[in-house]
Amino acid sequence: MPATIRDVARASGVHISTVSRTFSAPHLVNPETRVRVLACAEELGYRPNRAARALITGRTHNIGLIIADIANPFFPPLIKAAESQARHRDYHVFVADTNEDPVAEEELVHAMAKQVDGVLLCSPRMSNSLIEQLSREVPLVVINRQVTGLPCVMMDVAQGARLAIEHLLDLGHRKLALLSGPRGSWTSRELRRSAVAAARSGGAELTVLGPNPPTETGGAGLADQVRRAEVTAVLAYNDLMAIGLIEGLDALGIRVPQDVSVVGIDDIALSRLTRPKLTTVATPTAAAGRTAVDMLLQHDTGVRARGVRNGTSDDRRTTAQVMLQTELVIRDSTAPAPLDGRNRPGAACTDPDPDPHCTAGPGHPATATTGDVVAS
Amino acid sequence: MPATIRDVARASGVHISTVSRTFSAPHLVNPETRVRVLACAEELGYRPNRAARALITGRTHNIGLIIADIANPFFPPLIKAAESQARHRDYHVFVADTNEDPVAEEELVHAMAKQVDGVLLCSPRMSNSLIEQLSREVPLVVINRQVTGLPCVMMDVAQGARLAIEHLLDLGHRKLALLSGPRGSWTSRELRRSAVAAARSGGAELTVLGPNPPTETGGAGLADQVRRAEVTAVLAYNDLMAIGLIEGLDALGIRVPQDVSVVGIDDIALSRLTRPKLTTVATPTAAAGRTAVDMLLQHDTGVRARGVRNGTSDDRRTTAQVMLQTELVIRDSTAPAPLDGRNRPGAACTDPDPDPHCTAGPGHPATATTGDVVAS
DNA sequence: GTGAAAGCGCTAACAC
DNA sequence: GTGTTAGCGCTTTCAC
Repeated sequence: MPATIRDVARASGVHISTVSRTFSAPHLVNPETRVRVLACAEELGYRPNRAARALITGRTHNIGLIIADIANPFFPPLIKAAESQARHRDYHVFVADTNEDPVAEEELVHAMAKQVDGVLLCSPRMSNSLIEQLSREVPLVVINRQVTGLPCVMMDVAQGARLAIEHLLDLGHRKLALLSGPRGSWTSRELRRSAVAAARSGGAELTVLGPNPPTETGGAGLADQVRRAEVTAVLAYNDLMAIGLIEGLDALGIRVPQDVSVVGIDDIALSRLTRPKLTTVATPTAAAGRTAVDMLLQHDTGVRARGVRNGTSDDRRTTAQVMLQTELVIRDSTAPAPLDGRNRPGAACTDPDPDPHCTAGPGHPATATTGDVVAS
Repeated sequence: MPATIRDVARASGVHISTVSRTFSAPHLVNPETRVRVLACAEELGYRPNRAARALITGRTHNIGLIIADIANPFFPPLIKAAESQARHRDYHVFVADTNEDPVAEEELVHAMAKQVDGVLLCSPRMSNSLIEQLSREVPLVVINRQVTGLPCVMMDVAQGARLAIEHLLDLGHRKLALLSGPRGSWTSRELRRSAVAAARSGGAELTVLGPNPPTETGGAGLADQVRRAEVTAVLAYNDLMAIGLIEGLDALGIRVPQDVSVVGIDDIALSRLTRPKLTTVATPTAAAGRTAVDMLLQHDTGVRARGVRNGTSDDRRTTAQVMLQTELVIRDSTAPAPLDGRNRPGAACTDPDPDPHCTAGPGHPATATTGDVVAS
């Protein structure tokens, strides 16, 4: 029903290619014809079909952003930053939410593949090998995960976890718990690795509880386990779980921070609103969104049509991997360890579920840069 | 670089149309050839190009969802519900966030137009006439707004406001304030109209403060104005503003609900987490998301290609307008009016800014149904 | 059951 | 500066 380029051509008495030029290269067309064409287009309500255009040019000027859970307040700052950065470069961002479901994740990549020039995969739950496979279908930038051979933007949660644990050690805590995140989460794995190491080297005992859904409910449901573990301090996979845990503990009559200290991760806006205000590891989410867009668009010349098939195109995009720094924000949910019996460490660190299926190798890659620098 | 249908045809020794059928109408192709084709496709990593397919079929199997502010916790339940409903009908949802910016809103509709089969416009800030114009480019369902001639899903905030005001009147409040929402918001206008009427008919005085950004910061910034207005109760445009206001009042030493009662709108998850827990008008956001998807897909036969141009297609989609019910949830942020001087009503209702540019006419349309029924 | 041919709406050489 | 021509990757009549 909408008017096509042909309708406009007919109405303004020119060839369709002139109409095309009027929109995609106005300077190449006589000012007089241009105004006539524009007038007819306006009249007919004509709009270039971006999908058809993309079929030829190979550029949609859209970016896909796939998110594990749009309801998690961790993501909006990242989304907004990505949108704003994309907008500056004349791109639009389409967001999709997978509900933490790896299958939906894969489907969405396929659904988006040909409607966007690239996809930012944020906190993916699928396997590394699948990610690599999908990256052959559409350019991918991976956020919150390390996949060798692909551009990645990571936040240094390992460093954050170390800072958090050290903070707790400083406060005299010796029996700690870590609430781990979802299975398949690279972040959760990094976190666990680093927290275990930091606790061990500080001579503290650390119990890992999980995996868990990264939600408030997930945290609240762990209150009883935390009590039975007889720990005096807890590091949670994210702020949402930390806040849920505090609620849950409250319901059991356990006070934070007097009885138990709690540290979150992310520094979402909400963490400043709850009582007590949450001590947490701030992750640079906005910077991550911006950086990911930059990395995607960096080498995106988009020349896909025509002669390129013959192979002269330099496909060698430098796959940078960026590690963004985190920092500890101390607020009111942590306090000196109480002086009761709980605080004598017993057994060594307990880690029931090492979740090996999600990373490429131990530790950080040699290629990783530190800081939020990326060529733009 | 990715394999095309032609590559697969060549590899499997059949014509491209056979490959096409293998994917879009498998039953029409000989099982033996089918497996061969499928094998080659797998081998080459072939995936049908959905954009090219859509160019012919007229169906993308995608839905666009345009949201005023993805960081507002009001939206995620709506988004999730829409996604889940879409998924059941084999559709994907692409979300975009406009940052409350009408210009971005329009741009996004254009950007999405040909990549989706329809757009859900949620809480639009643009003008009615522009919405109507855009609806000629792509099928539109409008959420949280009434636009004559277009399918709309609305929440009965007018009723909610009345319930809220009556609740406050019952508690003895006679000097009230309304924190209005953003300019251009249909909801804000409905809210104001209804609140003013309810206050007047209850013999109370109501001061309208605004327009305001619908955020926590927006609410916090109004604390001083609220104090100077010497009111004993406040109805806020949404929960975020209500929570912000409570924070702001707290900073001024004004206690909620002892000194001032506060009512929000939306019943976001957060409203149960703050202290005091928020009294609020619950809006059926998930139902709205589901309903909007249903309405969009209802008549979506998607036949746009080929013969349809000759005009026999019955384009007469019944444009239902659905009004969903709201309800008052009483928690801890409202209490009986304090017995001090403030509570004697003085002047009549004050409404400094009637914001006329956003609605079609006064009151609810005759066509509006009540309840969440919509033919599916 | 499969191939041939036309064409969705548009852009990009290449002539003139 | 404008028209001609050839497709982008795919689906869909229509023959055979």
